[in-house]
Amino acid sequence: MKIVTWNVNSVRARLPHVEDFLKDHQPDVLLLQELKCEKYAFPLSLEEFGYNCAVFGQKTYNGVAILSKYPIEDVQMGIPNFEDGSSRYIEAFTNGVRVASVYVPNGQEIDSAAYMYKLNFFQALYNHAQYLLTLDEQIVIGGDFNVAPTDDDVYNPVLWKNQVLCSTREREAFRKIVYAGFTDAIAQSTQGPMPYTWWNYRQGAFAKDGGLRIDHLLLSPQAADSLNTTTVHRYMRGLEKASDHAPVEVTLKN
DNA sequence: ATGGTGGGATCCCCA
Repeated sequence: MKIVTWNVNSVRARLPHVEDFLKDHQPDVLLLQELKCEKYAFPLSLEEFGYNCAVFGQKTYNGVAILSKYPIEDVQMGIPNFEDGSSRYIEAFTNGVRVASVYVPNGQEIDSAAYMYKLNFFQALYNHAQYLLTLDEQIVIGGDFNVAPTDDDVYNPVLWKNQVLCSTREREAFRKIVYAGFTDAIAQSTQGPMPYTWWNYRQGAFAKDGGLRIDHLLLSPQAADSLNTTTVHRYMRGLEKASDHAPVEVTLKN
């Protein structure tokens, strides 16, 4: 089973790339973030590619979706017990796996209100992740976590030291979910240098491979037992009119 | 310290 997470930075602006990706790679499940549109504006032409779509959108900002070749059941929008005016979390059960698409707040600047919101969001995600583990299911939480877990996930750790995406409290918040029992699929299956998943639009960051690994796929123990391969589709970042994030893939044996 | 690139909105915000 092939599951991919991708921050598309506007699903309408990226529609040709999303369609090409579905055609070329045939994922069973595609987890999208940053739709930047309401549900009514979501391009349901994607259903013509053979995908069921569960959409949690909003105007202009955020927005997450789950696309699956299989029936989508038990849809949950928003993190339970967390008041959030933004559409940043959707979860559902499909083809024997519970999947979630999450768009963690960016945080803007250390100690800003946005940063506190990010930490609160992480706490809520951690609480829910602990609940999910009690289900004893194959679970894959994929998304843009807006955290580079270690300096190995950053092209220039000195430049990024204590900057948002790399600060200690964010890294602790991410690591807490891992220590609760989720496996970072890319880290687990990578020997040697870590692949980056996001490259800033500015200053030709992609051309000089100035990236960070901030998009992740977290696996419950039952999913981790089935971990087969992972891939970062970095060529997508090099296309004309690319998202600033590359699609990140995991395949499970079954 | 400034401003740089892109998307979507609106006369600027967020990343």
